[in-house]
Amino acid sequence: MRIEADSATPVFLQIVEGIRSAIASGVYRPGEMIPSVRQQAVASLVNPNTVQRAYEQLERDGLVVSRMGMGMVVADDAKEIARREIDQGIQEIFAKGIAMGCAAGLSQAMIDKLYRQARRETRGQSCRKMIP
Amino acid sequence: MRIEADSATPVFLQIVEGIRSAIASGVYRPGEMIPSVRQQAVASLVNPNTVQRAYEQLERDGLVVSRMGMGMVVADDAKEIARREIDQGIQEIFAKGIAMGCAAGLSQAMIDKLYRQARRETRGQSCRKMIP
DNA sequence: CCCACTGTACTATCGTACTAATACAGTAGA
DNA sequence: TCTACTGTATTAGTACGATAGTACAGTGGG
Repeated sequence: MRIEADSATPVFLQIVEGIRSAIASGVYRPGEMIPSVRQQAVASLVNPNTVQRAYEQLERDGLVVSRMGMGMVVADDAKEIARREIDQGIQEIFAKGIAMGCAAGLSQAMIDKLYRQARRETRGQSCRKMIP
Repeated sequence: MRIEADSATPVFLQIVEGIRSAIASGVYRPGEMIPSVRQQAVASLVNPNTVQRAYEQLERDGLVVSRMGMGMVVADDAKEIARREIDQGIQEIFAKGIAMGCAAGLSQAMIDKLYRQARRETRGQSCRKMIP
């Protein structure tokens, strides 16, 4: 997982979103373990506490279950939960963009055009980019 | 302009975006004055320094020109600049949503569907909502 | 001129969010 | 049991947004 230290979104949230996406896309399957706090810390070049905070969030969301001394295991229904959260998150982001356009007096057609432009530019990168 | 103190976006940025939208939609026209730092402060129930910070940003963006002792006047080409900045901002927001969907393994069709859903929900509110 | 307005600058302070450092607690296997 | 791993808790440091107060500088009208 790629972490951008100078991003506007906090590191721990990048980790949350990264693992959530990995669960949604089937990289981590229910019953499997996600990397330990310290493993993920060295891999992401951040402090273990930052990873810990991300894992707390993931547990609150019901995506993983912590087993003291063992690790964090992906929950049974994690994939469905992840998909739902991601769908909702994307929809909220789109709503924000649409609201911004409305506030500036843009027509719905103009906003749709901006969406298509964004889609065209993203497609060229084959979805390789990480969540910013 | 409506300011949400408990929003995730800083107050000074809400002011920046609010005035930018007002310029883009023709509420403030080139040559006109925007509210003074102190007027805007009491209207938005915030500290004058916070407004000042927003106005500095607006001037850096070329939307307004400060006239010492007079006030802040909307620049001649402010409308075009505002429109361009807003277009770019919206496009980046959309790109972020699309990238998030790609990272989670969603198909382009599914992402498009989420966009249409967001559009449908926003339309019902007649664009009355403020930029969050 | 004088006063009331305008923008600008500076310091101090508070609260909050994020990250880091360290120490503590539980589990499994050699 | 000992060791090496796991998650958890506590504390501290840092950065940023916002507020407050004060002061300075320029403009225009009475």
